[in-house]
This record gives sequence, structure tokens and C-alpha cells, in this order.
Amino acid sequence: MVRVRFAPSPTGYVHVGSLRTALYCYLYARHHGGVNILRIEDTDRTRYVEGAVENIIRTMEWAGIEFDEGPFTGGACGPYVQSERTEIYRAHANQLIANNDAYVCFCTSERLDTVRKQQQASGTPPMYDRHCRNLSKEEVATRIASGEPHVVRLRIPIGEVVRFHDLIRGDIEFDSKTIDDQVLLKSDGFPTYHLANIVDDHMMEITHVIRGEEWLSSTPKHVLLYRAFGWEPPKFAHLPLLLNADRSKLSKRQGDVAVEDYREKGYLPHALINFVALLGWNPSATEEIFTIHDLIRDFDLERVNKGGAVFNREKLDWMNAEYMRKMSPHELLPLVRPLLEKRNFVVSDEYAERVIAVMQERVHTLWDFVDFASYFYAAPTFADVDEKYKSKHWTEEAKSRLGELLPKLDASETWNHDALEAIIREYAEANAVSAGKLIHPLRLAVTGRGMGPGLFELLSVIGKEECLRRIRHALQHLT
RNA sequence: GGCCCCUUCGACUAAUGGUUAGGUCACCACCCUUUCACGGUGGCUGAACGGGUUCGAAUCCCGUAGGGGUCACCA
Repeated sequence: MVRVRFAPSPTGYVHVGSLRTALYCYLYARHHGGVNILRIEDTDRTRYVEGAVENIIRTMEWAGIEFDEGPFTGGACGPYVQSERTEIYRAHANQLIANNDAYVCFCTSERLDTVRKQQQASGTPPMYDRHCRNLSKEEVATRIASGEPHVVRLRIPIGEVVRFHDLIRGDIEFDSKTIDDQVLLKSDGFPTYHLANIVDDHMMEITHVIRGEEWLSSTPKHVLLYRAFGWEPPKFAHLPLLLNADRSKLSKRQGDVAVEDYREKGYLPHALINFVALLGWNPSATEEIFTIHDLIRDFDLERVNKGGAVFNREKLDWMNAEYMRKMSPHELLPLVRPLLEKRNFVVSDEYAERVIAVMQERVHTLWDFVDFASYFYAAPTFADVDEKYKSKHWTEEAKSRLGELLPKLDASETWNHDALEAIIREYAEANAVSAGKLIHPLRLAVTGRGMGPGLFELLSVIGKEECLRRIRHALQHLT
């Protein structure tokens, strides 16, 4: 039985790289009929952000990633929040000390800093100098009894090569002399990631550890911990990183990294999921659009790439547009509606659906239905009019043509695409001008823009009274 | 700097020793067209470098270079 876990720490937003890790865990679990677990790694009290756990869960729900065990969901291996498991870690740390696989260290952070600075100055690798590695049991006991602050460190064996197999990268080995005597239990009594992670993965019977490549270099410590406990380690799969355009680790400085950012900017969860799924993994090379069911069916850790992948916003935009085009205006409406409200645009559902229908081919995000189509909800102000378009099409001739056309439009009993096209084309023909001579000025008068849906559909959506009002207004005020 | 990982078009990637190195995004051109899009057609651009192994290497091996990650009482 495959059991995987997504183990974020509640420090704020959810990074898109974390989203991809969570996705791969989910896909792997579902593909193999296994169990997907959510575990909150909140052992650093200083970084804890209020509400972050709820945010993680909300974000995962939005993305459609489901968990079979976790906080709120429950399960046989709980609790799934590490801060509720401190006694377990403490007991395990003591076991390690008893077996001489770990030791108590009394070094102060000041001493550690000094040592580190000296090492840096002399060009030696910055590592703990193992000052407390061989204290006598008696000394340790008395110092602890006297209340001296201390941590517990892993006793890394000397002169050994630590080997492990990675599902994505193959066999990897580290010389033990390059591995630090890692702190396992902090002086505040909380475990570090390394201890808590290993204990929990074992107790929760995790079979596959799927995580980012940044964990690769601490994996030998984990392997050593499994051995010290006498436990069978899980299989490891270290995912390639998501990158900025300059190929550094995807960071906040260079754009949006929070899943919440993309949600707020009008991206659909299915599009984001589809997009990040393909960053580092690809099943076919010819298909680009995959439903979650396709992804579950095809996902395979062994096809995950080794190299990092640049997060390419343009392709995300394209993919989001693809998803929006495939939806019906009726399906899109509930997603667009709240955005209209944020802009204080008040329209009926029926009207909004008609706008969505005519805008659907030309949007990249949900916000485009609002901000690129604002003239559907309110008369244009011409404040940000395209001057080039205006000077080309808002000529004296154009204005007089519109003046002549106006009564014909006003006289029309029907106001739909075909009727409007007939009126305008008839006028154009009768006056021996190209239809474009009328269409562009009309578009400008009614929308204030040089781009958008076909003029006849746009006029028909906005409606006769409003269109006539805008044309008259423009003829009088737009110069 | 030590250690570890990585390296196919600008970006995401396919191919698992024999292909004119394929697809998608972006970009360019043309078609469609009232604009912008959509759609269609075509195009541009790629194996980091150097050695091997082999009849044959993007693919296997070694080296070099470049990039990245990591070196906390953070995860």
C-alpha cells in the first residue's frame, strides 16, 4: 500500500512549488490506489503564522487536492500536527541518546557563532566542532539537573559513506565526514525537522517521500536516523526545483509565488494544476491539456525530470485561456460575478453571461472579463483612450457619418447582430464608404477602445438605449 | 569555499544507440476579418565544450565549463 504525505509548515502562503509537490503526492497516491496524507510541520514556533493551517487546507481544496488523512480529516496515525506530538519526539530522542546514537550538547549559540566565524575565516567548512560529543554521562546528568539549556545532536558515524537510492536521480552517496552532527531536539524541547520528519514518516507508515530537491543534501542524515532507530527507510524522490526566469530558485522577489496570488489574479485551479503538473514531468510530449483524471492515470515518478523548470507565466496564461474557452458562460458566471462586485459593477446574471459569451475568445484570466470589458458595465470615460486609434478613426467625416447614421439606428425596431449589421452595411453601400469607416468610430464612441468583440454583437449586448446615449454623448463631447 | 544535484530551441519538454532531433508556449509572416482575439497555414531558433566506447552517440563513459541546491537550536 502506497502511503505518501505532503508536509508543509504553516508559515504563511502556499508556494507554487509546494503546490506541485502536493500535486505529485496526490497523483502518485491516487495512481497506485494509495493514501495521501497531510501533515503540518509546525515545530518552529517562531515562524508560525496564525491561520496558515486553515489557509493551506483552503488552498488545497481550491486546487482539488484531496487528503485521506490529516488534521480535521483524521486517521489512524494522528495527530497530524507535529506540535501535538512533542512527547513522541522527546521519547525518541532519549532512545537515541541511550543507544549512543545521539548526545546532549550544551554549547551556546554564541559559542557556535564564534566557531562558525573562525571556520569561515580559515576556509574550513562550517560545521559543529563536536565539542560536546564525548561528555561523560555524569557531567551531562549534573548539568541538565542544574537547569543548563541543551540540545540533542545526532552522532554522525566517522569514516563511512552513506548511500541511498533516489527514484528520480538514482544512487547518491555522501562521505560521513561532510555531514554535520545535526541538532535533533532544540533547547525549547521541540524537535527539528530532521527528527520529527523521520519519526512521523515511520509512525505514519510513509512508503514514499516526495519532496523538493532542497532536501537532497540532508537526506543522508535522515538515512542515518532510520538506521539508528532500526527502521526501514521509505523510498525517496527529490523533485527538481521551480525556477525564476534567471534559473534561480523560484522566489517572491521575482514575481508571484503564492498559489493564493494566482487565485486572486483570476487563474482557474484546473489550469494552474495542469500547468504545474507539466513543470518537471511529461507523459506524452504531444498533449498539453490534461484533466486531473488524465494526470492520475498517467503520472509516474520515474518520468519526472531531473533539471529545474522555469515557471513560464505566458504559457500559464495560454493554458488558463484554454480552460476558460472550454467552459460555458453559465459555468464562468459564478467565477466572474464576485469580481464584478469588487469593481461595483451591477448587472443581471443574464447580461453578465452575454458579456462573457462575447469576451470568451479574448481573455487570459477571469479579471479580463471585468477589466478588459469594463465598457459593458459602465460608459467609457475616454480617460485612457488609445490616441492613435482615435486620431485615425474619430475624424470630422466619421462624426458626420455617425450623425447621419444615428437616426437610422434610432429608428430600428430590432436591436440584434443581424439587424445592426444590415443598417450599417446599407448605409455604407448607399454612401459608397467602406463599412470600416463607420464601424471603428462606432466602436470608439460606444466602448472607448480600439479592440474587443465584433461591433454588432457588442452593440447588441449593450442595448439600444445605452448605445444611442453613448453615441450622442461622444458626438458632443469627444474631440 | 566544501558537499550534492543538474545541463535538448528564449521557456516547458519528446525521443531510452540508427529520426530531415518532434510537440506546446512565446515570437514572426500569411490566410480569415470591422478591431482585438479565436481558428488555419508556414517559419524562426536547440543537443554547453573536449575526449573516448561504437559500424553508428542527444542517448553510454571520462574530463572541463556553466547553472542550481545545501551547509541554522528554519522547514
